[in-house]
Amino acid sequence: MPQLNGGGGDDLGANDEMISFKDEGEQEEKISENVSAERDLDDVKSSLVNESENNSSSSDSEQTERRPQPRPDTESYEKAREYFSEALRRQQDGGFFKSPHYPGYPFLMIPDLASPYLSNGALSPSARTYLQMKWPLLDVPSSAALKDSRSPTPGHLSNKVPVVQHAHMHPLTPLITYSNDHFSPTTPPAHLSPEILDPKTGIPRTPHPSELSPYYPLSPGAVGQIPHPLGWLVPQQGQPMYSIPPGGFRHPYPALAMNASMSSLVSSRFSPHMVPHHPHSLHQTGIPHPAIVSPAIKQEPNGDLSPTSHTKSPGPPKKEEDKKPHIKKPLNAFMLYMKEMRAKVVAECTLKESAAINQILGRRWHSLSREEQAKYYELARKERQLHSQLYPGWSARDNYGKRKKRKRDNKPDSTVEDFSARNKKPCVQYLPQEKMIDSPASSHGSMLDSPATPSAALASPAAPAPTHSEQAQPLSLTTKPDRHHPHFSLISKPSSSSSSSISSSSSSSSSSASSSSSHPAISLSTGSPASQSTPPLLSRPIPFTSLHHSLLSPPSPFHQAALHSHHALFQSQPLSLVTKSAD
DNA sequence: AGTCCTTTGAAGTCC
DNA sequence: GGACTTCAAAGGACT
Repeated sequence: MPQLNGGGGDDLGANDEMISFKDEGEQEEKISENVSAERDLDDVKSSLVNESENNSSSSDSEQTERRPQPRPDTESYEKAREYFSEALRRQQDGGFFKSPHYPGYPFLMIPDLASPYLSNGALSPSARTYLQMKWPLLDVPSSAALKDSRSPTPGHLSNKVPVVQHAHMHPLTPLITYSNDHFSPTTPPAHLSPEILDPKTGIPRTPHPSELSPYYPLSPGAVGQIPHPLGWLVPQQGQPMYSIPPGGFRHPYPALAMNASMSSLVSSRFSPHMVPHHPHSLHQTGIPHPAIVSPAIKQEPNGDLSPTSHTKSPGPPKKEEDKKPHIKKPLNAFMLYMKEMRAKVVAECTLKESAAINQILGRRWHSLSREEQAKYYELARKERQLHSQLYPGWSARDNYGKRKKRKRDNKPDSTVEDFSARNKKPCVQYLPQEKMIDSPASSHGSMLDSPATPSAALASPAAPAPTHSEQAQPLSLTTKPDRHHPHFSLISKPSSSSSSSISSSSSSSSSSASSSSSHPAISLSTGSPASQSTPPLLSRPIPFTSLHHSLLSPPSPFHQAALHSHHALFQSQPLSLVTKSAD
């Protein structure tokens, strides 16, 4: 039986990734920054445990084995390789539009990372410096040795293959730990001062005018830290550019000469299919300029796009059937967060199933402090802003129906079967105690780590207006009661006595947030009238929907043992809720 | 191959 | 204006 003691870093399994980095001072620091990551180890452990319930022999040792630890001397080098190859991939992948989600991307902080290699294939001085700084013990090759064999060669870059999405097992995962520093207005890397000149073009990579770059200017002062995506718009080669999409969207920045690469870049994020591809545009170093992105876009599942696919058939452009390119919605704060953290979660546990991971992320999201969330809200806001500038005429409605209509017809009648059917899936037992156990602070009824200033946090410019009803009440509980989890409506009918307080919506949702409950989403069946009198501490609801699997599935003895071992605190948890049998 | 699952949030529609 | 719906990402699971 796997070790489940919640006692800190006792368990390896989930943590082996981290452990592997402990050799590298900085990584350790970064990692430790991410409190939630560590917290969720419990989760992960639970996941692993759960998964290993039927295969208890696996787990920790297996995990460790699964990830051979590079020898210390080569590890740094390997990471460096990964680092740059990832940088390159990101760039070609339109990384600069995606990367806002990765504020800490080291490669974004390298002045000339646009091409870490010189034309002769050697590392550029600053890249070299950076590497040496980052990994002092690393013998940074001055030659092209660092070039990752796996790094995209022009051939690769040609977008044949939609640039892989590196979301999972992001090589930099340990490096891109979300950190306040990345947003810290006070610590803009010196080398990224606004006056930075592009080493090659001599053109200043100016931070964007704020009106143009609502994007990731982030906080004031942090501007330079993350190059505005449109930074690449600065005419670097005198190319014109941003082709107007077939869809006829107006050029948002008429004044700017957007080079094709940028357009690709832009399109890669927002509308991969809108911009003509320039397959041959490679960076002078032979490395594709970040902006010269292959349109290699991730194919949409519905495949309704890619009229301009350059992938294979340079030939006849598909008929311009889709007059209207598919422009995706800008990501909201949570999506941005997910994007950033998914890889991490995946790395931490063996889970691959997105649905499960999303559950974890959903709860992590709620466990974020308001400040942390605010950062994502801010990013999201900027993303929306940029999106609207890029595609002024675009409306979310345009995408309606682009995706196969989902069947949300699960009306109450089919709920039971539905649920039981779904229950068949081995679902990770995300213990409800997740956050509270991990964070004592939240054990007081708030799921937010943010110790204080709820109101202040609400004031966060980025955060949605506190006027949300969710401010007072978990909105999600009320607005999507049974869309996804119709079963809740069954068990949560106002009178749900035994299972009690998991009630959907309004009635007890407030109690779920009540301070009387250790877990916001799990209100103890105390009947807690207090919940009604006590203003919810949460501005954001914990979707108890996320708990349904764990709560409704009968806990195995093993599971319960795990729970008990986790924290004494949890003993006060409504295990009874968990006992709701799905059968 | 297509859809579902699962999450939150934004934006749309409908009444 | 509230309730509801759709979509954004992700990838395994399912049909």
